[in-house]
Amino acid sequence: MTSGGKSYTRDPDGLSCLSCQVKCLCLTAGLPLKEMAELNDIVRPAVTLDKHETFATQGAAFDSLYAVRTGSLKQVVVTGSDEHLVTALWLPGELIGLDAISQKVHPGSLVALENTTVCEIPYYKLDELCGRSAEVRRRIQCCLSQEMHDERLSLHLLLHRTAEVRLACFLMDISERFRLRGYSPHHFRLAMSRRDIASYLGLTPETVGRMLVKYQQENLLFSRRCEFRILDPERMKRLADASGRRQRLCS
Amino acid sequence: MTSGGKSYTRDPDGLSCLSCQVKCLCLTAGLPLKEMAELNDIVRPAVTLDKHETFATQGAAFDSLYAVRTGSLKQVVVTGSDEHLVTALWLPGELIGLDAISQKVHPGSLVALENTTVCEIPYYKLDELCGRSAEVRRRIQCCLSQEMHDERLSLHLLLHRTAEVRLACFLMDISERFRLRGYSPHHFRLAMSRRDIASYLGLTPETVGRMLVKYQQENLLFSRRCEFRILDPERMKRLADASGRRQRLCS
DNA sequence: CGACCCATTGAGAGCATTCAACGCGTGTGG
DNA sequence: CCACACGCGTTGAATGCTCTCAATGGGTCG
Repeated sequence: MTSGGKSYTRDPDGLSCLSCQVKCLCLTAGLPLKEMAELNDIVRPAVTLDKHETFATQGAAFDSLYAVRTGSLKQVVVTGSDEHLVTALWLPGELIGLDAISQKVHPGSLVALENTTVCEIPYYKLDELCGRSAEVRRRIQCCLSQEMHDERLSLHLLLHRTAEVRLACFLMDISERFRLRGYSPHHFRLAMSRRDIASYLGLTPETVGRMLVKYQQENLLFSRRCEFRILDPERMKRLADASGRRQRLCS
Repeated sequence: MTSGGKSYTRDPDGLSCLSCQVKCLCLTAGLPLKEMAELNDIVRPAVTLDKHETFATQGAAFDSLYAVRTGSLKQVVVTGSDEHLVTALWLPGELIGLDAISQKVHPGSLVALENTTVCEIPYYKLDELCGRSAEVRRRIQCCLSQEMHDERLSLHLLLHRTAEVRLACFLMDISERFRLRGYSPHHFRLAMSRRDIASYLGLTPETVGRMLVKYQQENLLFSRRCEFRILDPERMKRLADASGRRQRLCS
C-alpha cells in the first residue's frame, strides 16, 4: 500500500483552523489572524482514519505535513534486521512529518492508534507561504527546533534511566501533553499496546507490565488496558525526575 | 560566564565560505553561487577556541548559529538533579545551535573538545536571508529535519542495544561522518574522554573501557587515548547493524 | 615532584531480559 | 450462536549483562 494508492474519507465540511479545538497548539499557534487565515486556505479537509489504519508507508513519498485533529498515531520504523521500532507518538494538535522534509520520504509508517482525524497541509504550498510570511517561517522553524530539542534531551535522559524511571518519564510526558491540550493530566486513555510502549522506551512488554504492577502496588498509578489514572502525581513526578540508575552520587 | 561577557579571538582574514574545506557539508551545501555569496556576507570571521573552552553556557541567550570549521565540540546539559549529560557532538562542517532556535536560549553548554574554530552566523540576518531566498530557506529546514530524523532513529535504536552494540554504532557513526568530510573513516582522532563517550551513550566509563578491550581482543579495533583505528570495518559494521539484545527472533 | 584526573581491572550485586506457561478478550468461521 | 484460534497481557524462574564500588597505574598540569 503506497500513500498515493488510496483515497481517504474526508470531512466534507472541512472545519476551519479558526474553529479548531487545538489551534493554540498546532502550527497555527501564536500566528496573527491574517496568517492563520492564509494557512487555513491551504489546509485540506480533515482525513478520517480507522483504528490501526496505516496512512503512510515507510519509504512513501512525502508531500504533506499532517496535523492531528482528534485521536493519536504512532510512527513505526522497520530496521534492516526486521525489528519493528515505535519511534514517535502524536496527540491532537501535534505535527506529523517534520522528519520527512529533508529526504522527501517518510522514514517510518504512520499508523492510527484509534479512530483519528488529521488535517493535511501540502508542503509545497506551505513552503510558498513561508516565502511570503516571516511569521509562518518562524513558526515552522520553531516547531522543528523545539521537537529536535525535546527528543535529544529526553532520549539521552532515557538512555541513563532504569525501566521504572523510564516508564514514569513516559507517563508524565503524556500526562503533560494531555494537560496542555485541555484534557485531564491525571486520567487519560492511551491507545498504545504494552508492546508499543515497550518498543518506544527500549524495554520488553514484560518489563513494562511488571512496572505497572509495581506502581499499582505503591498506589502511584491505576492502569487497565488503555486507561491510565495517576493516583499520586507528586510522587510520580519525583520518580520521573529522579536521577540516573540507583542512587549514585553526583560528581 | 555568560556568552556576552567575553570577546573571542577572531580570524582577521576571515576566510570565506567559498574557499572553506567543508563548504560541501555546511549550511552552504548545494546552494547556488549567488546564495553562497550572500550567506558568506553575513558570516562573521571564525572564532578560535581553546581545548575545553566553553563558549556558550547553558541558559545563555541564543542569537547565532555556529558552523564548525575545524576541531570538534560537545553539548553538555546539566539536569535538575545535577547530572552532566553529553547530548551532542559536532565535527567540522556541522551546524551548532539548531536546538536553540525555538526557546532563544542554549539548552546546554557548548564546549570545545580540542582547539577549534567556528563560524558565527547571526540568526536574525539568516532569517532575513530566508525571506529573500527560497534556497536558503529550504536548506535550513533540511538541516533541521535531517538532524531530527537522525537523532530520533539512532537514539531509539540505542535504547534497544547492549553496550557492545551501542559503542559499535557510535564508532561507525563517527567513522561515517569523518568519511563524508574527506578524512579516513578507519583511522581517526576523537577528542572525547571515555567519560564523555559513556555519558553520550548512556553507559558508564568502565563499561566503555571494557568494550574497547573486548574489541581489541577480537581484533576489531585498536584504540589508545583519542586515537581510534578500525581494523575490521566489515565485522564492525555487522556488529553495529546487529539487531537488539541477544538473538531474539523477529516477530 | 605532587596532586589530580583519567583509564583500567576485578569482584559482587542488581536489574532487565529471555523463555515458558497461562488466562483473557476479540474476531472469525463454522 | 458457539467453538476456536489468535493476539495481548500477566506471571514465574533463570540467565546474564551492566552497574556499583574499590583499588591501581599512568598521564598531565600546576
